Amino acid sequence: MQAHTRLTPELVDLIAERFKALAEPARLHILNALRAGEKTVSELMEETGLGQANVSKHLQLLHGLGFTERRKEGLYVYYRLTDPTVFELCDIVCGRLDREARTRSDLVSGRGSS
Amino acid sequence: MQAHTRLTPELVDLIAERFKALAEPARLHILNALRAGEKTVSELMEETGLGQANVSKHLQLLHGLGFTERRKEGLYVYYRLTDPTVFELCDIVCGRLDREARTRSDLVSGRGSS
DNA sequence: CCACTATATTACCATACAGTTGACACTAGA
DNA sequence: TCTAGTGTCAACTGTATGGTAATATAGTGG
Repeated sequence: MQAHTRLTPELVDLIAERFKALAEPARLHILNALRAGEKTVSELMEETGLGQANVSKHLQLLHGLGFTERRKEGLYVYYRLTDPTVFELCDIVCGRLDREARTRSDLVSGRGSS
Repeated sequence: MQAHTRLTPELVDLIAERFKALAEPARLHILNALRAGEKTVSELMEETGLGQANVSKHLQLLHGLGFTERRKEGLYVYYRLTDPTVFELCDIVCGRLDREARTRSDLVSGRGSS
């Protein structure tokens, strides 16, 4: 049995902090881009269409929370994911969204309870 | 293989919306309180220490996203969870936090707890 | 040294939102 | 009816933060 059944206020704050980092489309795009492997800031700018300062700021936040690691090589800074469990979270949410969509289309097509 | 490997901008927005709902300690407290079973707004106020209008507002948001269902009985409104997958998300985050904490204490002490 | 590039940081603005207050709706009972 | 209890809604306030522009920092080559 897990030890986190007891949710202390401090733990709740930590969890919320993590979720908040993922609650931003721009950061999800960045993380998703990093899924393929390490990338430079410039590459992330191009893939996400975000401004340079913006990407850098999001990366600082993600890095501060331990989502990424850094490697500097010449002028470039390569970011990579430290923990791909992020996508497990997305998978669960996607599964839920998918189920909701099915339920809704069932309602539309008459298969749901009125 | 899942179909969500392709993350469209719309899907990213939906995911972010879900995460944002969970990115608030007050809402996590409410959800955690509902884990034990359906509760009235008053009970949730007492368990969380939040004001009435505040609890109500959070419940509207959670309900709007499909996290809860409602049942009215006399003066009281009972809320209950529709989908406990929420806690799978928390579990994953907690696991990560736990691993990070271990790593950090390892760094401090050289290996185990000092 | 200077010029150029890649990234980080700072300052600022606009928006979003958590929390509160007060008003209102609804229900149960006297 | 009136009164008390419960929940929702609307408006307001303070704070947090995403985006951007300007500037700073670091590396590279001339």
